[in-house]
Amino acid sequence: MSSQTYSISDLARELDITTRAIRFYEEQGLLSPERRGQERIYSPRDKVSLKLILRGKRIGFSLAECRELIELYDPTSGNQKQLHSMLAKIAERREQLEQQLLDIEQMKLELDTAEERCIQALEQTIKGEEIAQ
Amino acid sequence: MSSQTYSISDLARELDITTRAIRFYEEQGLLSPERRGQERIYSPRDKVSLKLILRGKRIGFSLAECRELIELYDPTSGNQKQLHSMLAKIAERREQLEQQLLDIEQMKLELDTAEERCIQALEQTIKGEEIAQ
DNA sequence: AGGCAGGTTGACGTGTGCGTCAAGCAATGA
DNA sequence: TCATTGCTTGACGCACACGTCAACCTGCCT
Repeated sequence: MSSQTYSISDLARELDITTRAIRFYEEQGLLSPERRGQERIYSPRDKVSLKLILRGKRIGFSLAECRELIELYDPTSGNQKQLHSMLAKIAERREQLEQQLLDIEQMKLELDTAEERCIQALEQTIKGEEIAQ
Repeated sequence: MSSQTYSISDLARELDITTRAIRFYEEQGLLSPERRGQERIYSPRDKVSLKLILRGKRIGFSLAECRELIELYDPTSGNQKQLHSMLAKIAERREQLEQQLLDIEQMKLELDTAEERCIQALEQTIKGEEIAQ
């Protein structure tokens, strides 16, 4: 049961992104796949990182922020100072996520009122057309 | 009780953005403040729109998406077709927000495990130092 | 009259996140 | 042997979201 590997286009297909994007993420230090000669060979771990990137992007994280997340997720045993700064970054991210939750709740409320008004406007339109007949 | 108004720098200070950004949002059609001569005069409504923009940005919306939200929020009585497309857009946004909620929950879980590993690594470090003493 | 604070319109610059060629290597099948 | 498929590295281009001048107007204070 040798650990599974993927080609760049495997991942591109599966995650619905372009190979260009994947290479760009590597350029930016978010990935560092193995090589077989020139070819990039991706591990399941790389795939997890890619999914993390995509999730991050969906909620508006920059690639730099995604890279930090990946580094946090890494079992990179750093020194004590680094570990403390990692914990601080984790706390920061958590706060950001909480703010985003609030923002999303607020947005949902606004969509509710927008929808109501939309429906009311539609009812008015229909009434107008009935009268016009 | 005349309705309150704001200068561009009033809003910039209060919302902690630059005047340049505010003008840019206007350029992109997200705002259309009154004028007194050359000067822009902002209404409470404009301020609401600005807050909506900032909320949108925090959860990764593009300015174009924010503009759509503002338009949805507007009591712009359109024709029936427009109203239906507005309802469709609202439904779309809601789906997107739900996805983002899932993404955020997942991120929080990942931060949890990252934190755990971080703490464990710290404990190891401390133990090592105790032995070294 | 002079000067400053605050506003205005360009216009160009910048960082991010890729898209889009171009040119080339490497294995594979007809 | 030749062509196709899939991968590679540049290198340039581009849209977005502003930052950063420059030059100018305008009201108000002294």
